[in-house]
Amino acid sequence: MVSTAIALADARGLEATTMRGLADVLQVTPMALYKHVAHREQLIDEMVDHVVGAIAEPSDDAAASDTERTADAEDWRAHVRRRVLAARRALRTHPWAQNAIETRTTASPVVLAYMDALMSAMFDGGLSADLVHHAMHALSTRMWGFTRDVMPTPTAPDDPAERAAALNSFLAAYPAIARMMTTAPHAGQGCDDDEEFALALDLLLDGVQRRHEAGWNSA
Amino acid sequence: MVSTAIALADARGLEATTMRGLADVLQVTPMALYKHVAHREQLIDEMVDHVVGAIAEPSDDAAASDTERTADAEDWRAHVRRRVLAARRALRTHPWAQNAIETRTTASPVVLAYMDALMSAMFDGGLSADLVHHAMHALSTRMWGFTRDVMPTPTAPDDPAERAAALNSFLAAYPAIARMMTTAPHAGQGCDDDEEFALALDLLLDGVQRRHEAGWNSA
DNA sequence: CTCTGCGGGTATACGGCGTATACCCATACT
DNA sequence: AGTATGGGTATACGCCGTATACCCGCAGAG
Repeated sequence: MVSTAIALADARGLEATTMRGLADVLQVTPMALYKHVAHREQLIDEMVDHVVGAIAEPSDDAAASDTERTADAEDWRAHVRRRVLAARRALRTHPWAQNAIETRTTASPVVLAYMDALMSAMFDGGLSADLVHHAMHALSTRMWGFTRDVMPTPTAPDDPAERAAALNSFLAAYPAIARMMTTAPHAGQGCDDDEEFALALDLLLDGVQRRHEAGWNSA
Repeated sequence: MVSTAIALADARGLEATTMRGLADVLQVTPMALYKHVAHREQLIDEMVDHVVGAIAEPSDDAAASDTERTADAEDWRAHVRRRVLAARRALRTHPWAQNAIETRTTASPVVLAYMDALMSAMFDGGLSADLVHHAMHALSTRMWGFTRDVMPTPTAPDDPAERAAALNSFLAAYPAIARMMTTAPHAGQGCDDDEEFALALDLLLDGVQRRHEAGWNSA
C-alpha cells in the first residue's frame, strides 16, 4: 500500500494522492485503507519513512573512490558530502518528498537515524558539539538533497511579438536579474541543478570546516 | 480583504484560512470573495505580495550603524545581510509565509523586485554574474529569512517515569544526537533561532565572498 | 428623469475530500 | 464447534473550493 501510494505520488503529485484515489488504484473501498493507517497524514509519514529509509549508506568503496583516503579525522567533510548526495539521488525520483518531509511535524526513527549518522560523521571528524549543532541548522533541509527552486519565472505569452515585448519590459524592470540571465555562463538554458546543489553544499561545508579549524565556538 | 486574510492566517494558520472562514470573518457570503480574487491560490498570492512588499529596504543609516562604512564595492556583503535580516523581521510575524512563498509557482513583480535588489547589491560589489547566480541558489529560500525547523522531536509521554525511559532509549538509539543535546552550550533549552539563522547566513556569505576574492568561476 | 450597465453582493448546488460509525465475513486458534 | 479478529464494505457527515444564476443600488448617458 505504501509503495502504491509512493508510485501514485511520483506520477501525480502528493496533492493528487488522496485516500479515495489510492483506494481506487488498489481496487478497494476508501475506508479499507483506514485498517492500515489512522489517517492520511500517517500514510504520508510512512511514505516519507520508506523513501528516507532507502537512502544508501555510503560504502567505504565509495569513500575511497571519492577522495584519496586521509586520516579518519579529516574525512568528515567527504563523508557528509557523500551522504547528502546519496540522499539527493534517492529522493530525486520522488519530487513530492521535499514537501512531505518539510511538513512532517515530528521526526520518525528513520529520519532521526539519518540525522544521527550525519552528526556522528561530524563528531568523528572531531567537530565540537556546538559546531555540529550549528552545522545541522545551517545544512537545514539541504541535508535531504533538495533545494527549493527559488526563481520560477512568469510564463511568457505565446505570440512571439508579445513575448519579445514582455521580455523587454521584464529586463528593464529587473536590471540585475537581466544582467545575470544574459551574462552568466549558462545564459539561456536552465542551469545544472546538480552542480548548483553541490556548490551550495560545499559552500556550507567549507564554512563549517574553516570554523572548525579555527577552533570557533558560538560564545 | 487581503489584510483580513493575513490576520486570519497569522492567528490560525494558512490551512485554516479557507474561503468560507474568511467570508465569515468579513460577514459576507463565501462567493462574494470571488468578486475580488479568481480563486484561493490567487488570494494567497496576494497575501504573499502584501507581506513581501512590507520588507523594509535597509536605509543608509542602518548601513552606517551596522558596519563602519568602507568603499562601496566592499559593502555588498553587509547590504545583503541587512536585507535578508530585514526580510526575516518582516516575515517573522507571519509564520505561514514560508510555506506560502515556497509553494507559489510563479514569482510576482514584488518578489522579483526583492530578488533583483539582492542581486544588484551583489553586482554593485563587483561579483561576477556567474557568482551572483550561484549565490542566489545557495541562499535559496534563506533569502526570505526563514529556516525550516529540521528537528521536530517526538513528543514525550506525560508520565515522568515513562518519559525518563523514553528519553533513555532515545539517547541510546541516537548517540550523536544525544551527544549534541547534552554537550552543546545551550543544552536543554531551545536554541536562539536568530543567532542560528545569522550564523548560517554568514557561513554562506563568507563562502561567496571568499570565492569572489579568489576570482572563482564555475568552469 | 428615465434607462441601463455594472460592481459587488446573495442563493443554491455540485463534486471532491477526509473520515466516523456500523456492519460483515473468512480464516486461525481454542 | 465456537469465537475472536483482521481486513474488507456501505453509508453518511461535514468540510472544502467554486460554477451558475440571480439581484439590487448607484453612476452616468440619453
